[in-house]
Amino acid sequence: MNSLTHLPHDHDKNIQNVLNSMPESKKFSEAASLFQQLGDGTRLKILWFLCHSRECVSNIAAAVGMSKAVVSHHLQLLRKSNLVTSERIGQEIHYSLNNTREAELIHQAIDSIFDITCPK
Amino acid sequence: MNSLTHLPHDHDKNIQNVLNSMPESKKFSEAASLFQQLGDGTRLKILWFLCHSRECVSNIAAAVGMSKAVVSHHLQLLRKSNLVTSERIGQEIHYSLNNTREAELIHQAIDSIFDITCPK
DNA sequence: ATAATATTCAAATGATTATTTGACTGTTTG
DNA sequence: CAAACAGTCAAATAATCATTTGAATATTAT
Repeated sequence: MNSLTHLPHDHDKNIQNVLNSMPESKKFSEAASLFQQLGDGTRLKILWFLCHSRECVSNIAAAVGMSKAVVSHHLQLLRKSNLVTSERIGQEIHYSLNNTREAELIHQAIDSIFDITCPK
Repeated sequence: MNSLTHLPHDHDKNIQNVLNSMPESKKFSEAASLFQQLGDGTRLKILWFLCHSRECVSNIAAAVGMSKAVVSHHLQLLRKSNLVTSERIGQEIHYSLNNTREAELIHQAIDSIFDITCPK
């Protein structure tokens, strides 16, 4: 909660409530770093794929049409953001969407936006 | 729809359906550029603010604690992505969330993530 | 018209990030 | 143990992006 802030102009009678309910800057940074994972086309493609299948790196790379090194790199980023998890099975490492509330929200957001972008 | 693709390994019986329903790369780029707008902490803060109030640049700058030039710059980016609109009123320019399906989806996503990040 | 206010623009800088390449680690199979 | 396969890592390059600053534009008030 913030203390009373004074804005240069007075347009919105309810502005003080908005200012009071504004999260701290740190929260915005945290949330932004989550959304940032969706802000790259190749990573979004990988993430979309993992929303619909659990697969090894080679298969993901083949499915999205990118090199294994690039896919591996982006998978690390997604893993650091806790959006995906990995499990070694023999010589392969299988990746899947993480079972967290954040990952589920992202999953929903991706589904929603592709309903928009790709109307059937 | 894609034609038959062969993956190096065979893990998922349903994989062909997933591959067939995968959007084109262009769609991923478009969607990513939308999500990218949420990937910066300062821009997310501005966008959050505009989800809750319609205000002029000076007030937005004061509310989020940033310079007018920075806020103006980010507002241009948000406007180019069709997430916000602007209207001149006297010497001020008032910005608000755009009335589109994309903007509404983003609005929902922001609300959802802050329910997560900022549990009450 | 002049001054004051609100906003935008453009150039410069610094920071972050994606991609490529090849070498490296770990695992299974013969 | 050696060969083959799956994945990761690190260095280098290229590209993108945020921030700052001050000048420029547009509107209103005196």
